[in-house]
Amino acid sequence: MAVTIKDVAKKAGVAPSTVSRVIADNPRISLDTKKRVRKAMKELGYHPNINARNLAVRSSQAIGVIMPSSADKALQNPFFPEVLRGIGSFAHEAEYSLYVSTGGNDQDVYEEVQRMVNGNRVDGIILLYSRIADPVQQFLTEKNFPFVIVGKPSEQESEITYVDNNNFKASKDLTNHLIDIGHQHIAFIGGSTELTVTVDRLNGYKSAIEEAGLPLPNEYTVHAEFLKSGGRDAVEQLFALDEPPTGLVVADDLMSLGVINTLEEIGLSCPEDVSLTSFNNLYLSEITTPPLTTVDIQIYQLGVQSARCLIEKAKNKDEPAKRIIVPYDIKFRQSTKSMTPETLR
Amino acid sequence: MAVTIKDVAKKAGVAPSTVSRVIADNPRISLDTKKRVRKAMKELGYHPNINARNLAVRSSQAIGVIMPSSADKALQNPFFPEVLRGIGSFAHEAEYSLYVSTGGNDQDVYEEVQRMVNGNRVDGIILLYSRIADPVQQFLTEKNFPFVIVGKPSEQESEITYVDNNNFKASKDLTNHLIDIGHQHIAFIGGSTELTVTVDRLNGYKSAIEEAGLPLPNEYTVHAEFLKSGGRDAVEQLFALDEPPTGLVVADDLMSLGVINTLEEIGLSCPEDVSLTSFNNLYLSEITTPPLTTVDIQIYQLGVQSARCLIEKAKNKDEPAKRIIVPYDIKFRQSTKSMTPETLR
DNA sequence: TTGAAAGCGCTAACAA
DNA sequence: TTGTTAGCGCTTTCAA
Repeated sequence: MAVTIKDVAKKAGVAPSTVSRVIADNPRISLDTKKRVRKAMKELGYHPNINARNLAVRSSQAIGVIMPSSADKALQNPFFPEVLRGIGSFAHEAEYSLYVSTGGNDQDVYEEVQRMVNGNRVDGIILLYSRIADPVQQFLTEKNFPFVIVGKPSEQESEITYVDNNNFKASKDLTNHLIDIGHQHIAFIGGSTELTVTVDRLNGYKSAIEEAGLPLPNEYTVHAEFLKSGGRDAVEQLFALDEPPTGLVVADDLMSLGVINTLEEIGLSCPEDVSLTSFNNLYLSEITTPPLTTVDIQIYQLGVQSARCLIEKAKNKDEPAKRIIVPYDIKFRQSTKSMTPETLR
Repeated sequence: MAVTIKDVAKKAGVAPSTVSRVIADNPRISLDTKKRVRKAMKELGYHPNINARNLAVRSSQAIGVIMPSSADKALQNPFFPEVLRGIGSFAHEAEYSLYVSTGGNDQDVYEEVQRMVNGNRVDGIILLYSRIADPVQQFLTEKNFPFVIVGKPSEQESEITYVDNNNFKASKDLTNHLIDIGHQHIAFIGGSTELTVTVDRLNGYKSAIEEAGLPLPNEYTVHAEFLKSGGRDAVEQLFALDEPPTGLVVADDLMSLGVINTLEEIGLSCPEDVSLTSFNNLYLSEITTPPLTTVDIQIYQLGVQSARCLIEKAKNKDEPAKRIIVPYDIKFRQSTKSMTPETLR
């Protein structure tokens, strides 16, 4: 059996409660006894039992992190380890631990959340995705359990704390950049329209196009779950149009990789034939050919901020709902190119 | 306060211990009472308090997963979410939860492990990396705490349970493939030599080269932490040699991406000028230009198996140390090309 | 400034 | 087959 608070108490010649107070660094314990107790702890190699502590204080000093169900192949996106790193960093500072759920399907995820919440395993939850009519979100709201979303909630926006970028504006900026450098035919390639992030980016794109009075045919909006066979077809169709785009706004760097590849296959090259702009500034966007012009959404910061908000909320249930918008920064690289006069139609 | 076992007991007209037994599905409780108790649980919305349970049984039904310190930029590698998915899948089946550590630096990681172990937060630990003289590994060994490594331990190989691929052989196969299709000058680009995985892959490469009696100058072995400025220089130097390689064995798909990019920059193309083989078969290796010939190491399976081993070990401390070798499978794609007669030097 | 004692919610002998 | 009871290790009133 491990060494307990009692053993320490005995060794230091005090009561268990005193030891407990020393652990909590209670100011009403004399420095003298504190020292004595700490010495005893050291000598015995004492470490508090978290479970006992949690039971007594009805909390767990742990936060749950929910990834999207891995039916979404999107899980292979380096976005996730990166937010996790941000979350972990802040959590570590605050001496919180991370509980992670990586459910196989939506049902698994839901069950995991239930286990976390009902079993008192965590003090709060961070959702790493946001989609419309999410049962998990509903459950958490009903239970009035502390949670924050990385992304934007699709409903009850003002009652839910969330950390997001201004995806609408970022997307608009990207599109305007393409317009500025002479592109008139710009298409959008995004992921599932169930995800609010896709919707925001799509709308930003549309807004810029409309304001510029450029064509916005339905065919210019493509939703490819994730690039591969399906996405490939979509891109091929896009460039088989009578008026194929010369500029592209793609919702994710990993997707962009697939798009560039598909372009090559059909004999088009980036940026010579088509300029591509993208999102996330994953590490890999610097090492692709060509390196991508992409929005740095500061994934790590998204993680840090969400952890901060959650912990605040977990410590104080009355903490009001907040919205944190992490600034973005467009990285201009070689996947975009001005339309030269002769290529202008 | 949440509803407890006592409330259920009262409602069902039984003793708390009976309720406890029903939860554990103890066979010596009559089906009748079981039904009654379960009904009461439903009606009251009862959920067991994990902390209380853990305290009583001195276990936690949770496993700790340790990522490398994120000083290693390698954390952005999709390898991690993917193993995590595998681990999570098995853990979920077995009703275990996942505790994840994503330390900022080595010290953080070490502290996290201590917290997990000493605080009884987890029943066992999975290390997602293996490097020489790792203090974490030492700590775990000394404590005789259940753990398994994804990768190969650098010492005490026979006393530690680990899940790995035959990286030596895979690397040898890759190299031999390049030799078979006519390459005579083959170089190796790998990550940190502190990592056992790098060492194995390097040795496999060397073995093939030596057996074939091909040149193996020191300059043909490059260790680039991760491709970027540093890695770029390394690659440039490699191809500035009097006898530059025409074949490449690269230790990771993400690195390969960087290598291909650097090649383009210096006016070489893959696979026309240099054939490239790689490791991991990340999703992205299918959507690069060109798609990569790479070893599918079955990341997901690595995760599943490690979780299985760990849980066995956690349940039974006397479980002997095991070694699980997950089979690999080389995916031949377009990054390799036979040397044509005229290019043969 | 410290100690005694009563829980936190659950499990597991031991009895019955 | 079920109930009684004593913990698991820690926190936290209430007293001193």
